[in-house]
Amino acid sequence: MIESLKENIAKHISISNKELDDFCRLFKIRSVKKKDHLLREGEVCNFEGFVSNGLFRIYHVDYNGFEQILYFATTDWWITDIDSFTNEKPSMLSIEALEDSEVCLISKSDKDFAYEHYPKIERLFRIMTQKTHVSLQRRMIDNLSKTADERYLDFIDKYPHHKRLSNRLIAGYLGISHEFVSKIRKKLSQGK
Amino acid sequence: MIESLKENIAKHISISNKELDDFCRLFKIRSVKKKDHLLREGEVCNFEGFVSNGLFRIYHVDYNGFEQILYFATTDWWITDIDSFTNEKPSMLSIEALEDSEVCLISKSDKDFAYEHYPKIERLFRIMTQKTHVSLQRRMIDNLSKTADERYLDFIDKYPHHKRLSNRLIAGYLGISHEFVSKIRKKLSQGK
DNA sequence: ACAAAGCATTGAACAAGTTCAACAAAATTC
DNA sequence: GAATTTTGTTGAACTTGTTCAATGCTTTGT
Repeated sequence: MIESLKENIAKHISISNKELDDFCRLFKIRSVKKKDHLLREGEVCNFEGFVSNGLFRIYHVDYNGFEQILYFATTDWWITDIDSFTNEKPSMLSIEALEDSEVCLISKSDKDFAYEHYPKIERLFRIMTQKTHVSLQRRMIDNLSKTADERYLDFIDKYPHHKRLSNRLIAGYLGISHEFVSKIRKKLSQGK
Repeated sequence: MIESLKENIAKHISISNKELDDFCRLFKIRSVKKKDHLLREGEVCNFEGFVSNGLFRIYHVDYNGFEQILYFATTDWWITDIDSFTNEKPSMLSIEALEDSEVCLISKSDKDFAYEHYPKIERLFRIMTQKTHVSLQRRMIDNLSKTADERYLDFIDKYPHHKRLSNRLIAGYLGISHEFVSKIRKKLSQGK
């Protein structure tokens, strides 16, 4: 639904209805089945997307074959590999639907067109990039200073959608083994 | 020196000399003595800065009293707490000079003025924020998947300025104890 | 040049997290 | 709805990194 995209944009910047309509017309809606990939490592990411419904994981497979999850994108989040998208180079990341989902996608040329014609849009993306930057910074600090137990609790606390995620996915996000997630849960459910 | 600021900006965007001059006139030069703080946790960060000479650490003191170093900013880097600066709220971060240094500083109102009058500047900061975002993302993945030894080697490898840093500072960046840095060094110098 | 403070190194005991293997419980598939 | 695959749980042995304490080495300030 394009409506939720409009709402999301209006939350970040002030923009006229006309401009908002024009910009949103550049997006194409796409349904993605559970387990389908929007992007695979090695491909060039040719879209920036807004999740109008569903759930995705953005992840990287490390040299040991472990899947490190950078973040989960649920309804109302944006997804892309900025590096690959803006510099048109092969992606280190993959994006997979964890549930049947729907996204609004914009191509690089259409986004560049928007940057040239609607200065507000340049601001929109500056602000959004800043926000994700701030939260990444905070996560970086937390990862450096907190134990796995604390990070697990923080995660559960901060992301209501954790209930839709398996232990293995949570482990991939926290950077620990799934067995250890299991042990943390046990410890918490017992003596707390 | 304002010249190095101009060069740095020209590296990121194409901009007329006139606009570049006008924008750079908004900066004030400031010398900072070794061990002086440009920003202390709890203060609102009222500047964005470009390091024209010297070396800084940007860090956070965690709830155990440990200093987590987010990054080092040497000559040609930008420094600020974006969150505090843009949202005018108390900072979680501190910024300290590790050597006698010189920075070019711009205030929030002057930067907002620039955003309104020079659209190129909005682009400059979008691009810079994107770049730091990409490198933070990569560091996040590395921290999740690599051991301390590997991260130490990566760091030494990637940052030529590591020679100006004590073990304790490197430890603060890698998120490990300074004793362990010492042990890693020993291991590397011996059997490799 | 000296004292004081901070920095680096090392070892021993400990804590946090991994790995492997075995089994139970859900969820998918045909 | 039975069979197959994926997910979760638990224990034992192991690896990685921490903590604390002792010692010597550099800086720094005066």
